[in-house]
Amino acid sequence: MNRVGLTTLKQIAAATGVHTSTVSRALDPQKRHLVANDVAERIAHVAQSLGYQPNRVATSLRTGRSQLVGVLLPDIANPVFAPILSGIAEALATEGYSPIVADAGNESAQQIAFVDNLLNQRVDGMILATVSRDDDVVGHCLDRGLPVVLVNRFEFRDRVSSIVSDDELGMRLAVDHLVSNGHRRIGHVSGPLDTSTGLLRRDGFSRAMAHHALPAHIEEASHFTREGGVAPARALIGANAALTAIVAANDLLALGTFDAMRMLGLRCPDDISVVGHNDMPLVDLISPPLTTIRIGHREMGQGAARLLLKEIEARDGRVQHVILQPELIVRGSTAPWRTPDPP
Amino acid sequence: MNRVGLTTLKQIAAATGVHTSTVSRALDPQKRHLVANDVAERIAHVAQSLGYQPNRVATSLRTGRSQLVGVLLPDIANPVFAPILSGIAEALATEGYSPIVADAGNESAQQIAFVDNLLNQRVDGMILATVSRDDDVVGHCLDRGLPVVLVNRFEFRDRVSSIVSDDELGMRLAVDHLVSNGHRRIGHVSGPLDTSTGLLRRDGFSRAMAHHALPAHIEEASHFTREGGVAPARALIGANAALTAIVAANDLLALGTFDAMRMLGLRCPDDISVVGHNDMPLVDLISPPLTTIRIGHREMGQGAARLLLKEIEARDGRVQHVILQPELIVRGSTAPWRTPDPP
DNA sequence: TGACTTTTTGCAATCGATTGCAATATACAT
DNA sequence: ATGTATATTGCAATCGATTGCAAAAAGTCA
Repeated sequence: MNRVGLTTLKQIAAATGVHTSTVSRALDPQKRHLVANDVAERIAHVAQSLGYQPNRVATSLRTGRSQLVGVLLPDIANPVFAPILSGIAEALATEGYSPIVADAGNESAQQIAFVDNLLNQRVDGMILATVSRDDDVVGHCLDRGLPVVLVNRFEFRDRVSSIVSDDELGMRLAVDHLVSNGHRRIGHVSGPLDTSTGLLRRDGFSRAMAHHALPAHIEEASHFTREGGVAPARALIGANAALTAIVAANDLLALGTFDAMRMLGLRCPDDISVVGHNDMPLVDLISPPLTTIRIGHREMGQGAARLLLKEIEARDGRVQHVILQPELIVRGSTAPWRTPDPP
Repeated sequence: MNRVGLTTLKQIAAATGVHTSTVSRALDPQKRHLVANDVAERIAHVAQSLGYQPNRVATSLRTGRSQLVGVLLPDIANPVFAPILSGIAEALATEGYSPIVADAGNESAQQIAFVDNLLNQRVDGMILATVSRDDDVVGHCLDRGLPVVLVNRFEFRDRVSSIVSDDELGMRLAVDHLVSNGHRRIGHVSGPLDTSTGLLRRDGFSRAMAHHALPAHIEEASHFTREGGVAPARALIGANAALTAIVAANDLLALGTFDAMRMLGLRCPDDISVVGHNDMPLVDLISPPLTTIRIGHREMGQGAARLLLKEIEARDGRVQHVILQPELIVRGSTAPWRTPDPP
């Protein structure tokens, strides 16, 4: 049953007295020149007045292109994904594509189930924000000839394009900021090390500390969540290294660090300075306002969509890694370190 | 060109020596009984081993059902939509449906363009989080026979089902909380009055104040954003009504109210108590932690998806309005009102 | 064995748009 | 007028799954 009032090629053909193939050609800018000018104009006019819009499903079946892109997120509720998704949706829309969003969690098996589902919808490509290192989801897509782009995280193999923030630079900015404010004993609450962000930020932290010839104290969180940050932060603080600052691998972990400090009766930044990562919404409003590393998430989403569209068009499997420059945002959670015993 | 390795009915038919129609029936639980048992089993086995998954595009073209649902959001970046979208995606996934998300903004013309696009994708239904009062988007969908459900906001006509929070109750909770803490001079930063949330919350505020025989001071914000809250908050404070508390129509407006107070050198809750609405993520961490009205956004999204799926199945146009109970969350932005001159 | 059910299977059309190929029409040259 | 090139148009197959109808096969009963 045809949906109410939706015009088909056949109707236009009937109304103009030509064959559907002629109508199809007349309405396709690429093929319009194959049709006599007056006829094409007549067809365009009728199509216009009937409000004709091509049925994408039929087009998709015939051509194999659906104008749909799958977007796999590990957790929609995580505030960093909203601007990424927004950027993706925007960039896709300008090229006539639409995103199908899947909140696929962190388990590989479930992610693959979602990919298969999207594959059945015949999406033209996939944007993954989910990958952990050496993920099998990427291979799964690639095996099936599906273009893939990674966003926010990337894998340590050169199979597909990606767009991420310069995590190493971000950590250097954070550490340099603290060091230039007199901090020397600095700890790091790292993210899960099976994600590129977790690993690269940890490495970036270590290298930045080494550069200043300082020892790196590190504890790993199991998840990028506020709750996940509490235990490692407590561990760092309790390790009697007398830390004066903590760099967290993302803002949520920084919030968990605040929680841990509160439990231990420590104050920020008076006792310990804290730096986050991401500059997600509202962290400027919490108390104290969070010093953090700003990442252009929206631009990241746009870039991911553009990379994917390019690959969909060209299908040359050309791998490209875009790295965005992060920016240090200084707020109230960091303060200069006063010498232990003021005069 | 067929995507690498994707099995079709025809291949299974060839492999089992039967006609595609038989394969189709054997794999459809509804029709399996029309096929001899042994044959059906053989087919199922082959289908399994070839990893057959029906091409949704073909099914969609033939049956007119795409298993896709359009979701129209006014602003993905707004934190309240993340949990709503998450709930929608989850509830849809359990029934084999997927959401196509459109960040459609607030302009009716653009929203309609997105609807048309989704219509071309032959979505089975639409979830709108965008409606303003007496919106033409709803009519546009209805005219085309597309099932629609409204989420978070609703329209003042009884055309389609909706799921919203009890805005009036929410405001009553807020006002009662303030009054029971000794506040008498209470203002309201309302949302745009062309949205149901804006209007209903304003009315709820007025009624709750009237119930206590108190005068209602109200200023309207042009948008539900932090920036949009500043001007009306300043206006309220400047109106020399000596307000002791402000109820904002949502959390972002409450944050704008904080901004305005900061500009004016006022402190919260010492000088003025503030109540928000939504309990979006992180408002428990800002300074002072925001007293607000919690809404089950995730449940709201799930409910919307379920309402829509029901309508898609039944197509009886039965209109249903679900109203969720909000909850008062008391935090640090509200405090008892001390008499102006303490002893 | 023949008549009649019931079960199982295949045929072919269909959804709507696209496209290679062939057919017709028109223009141009000789 | 004839031939050749070019511009238009139509035909029919195709993408993959579904489904009404008819044909074939199997089962039942007298």
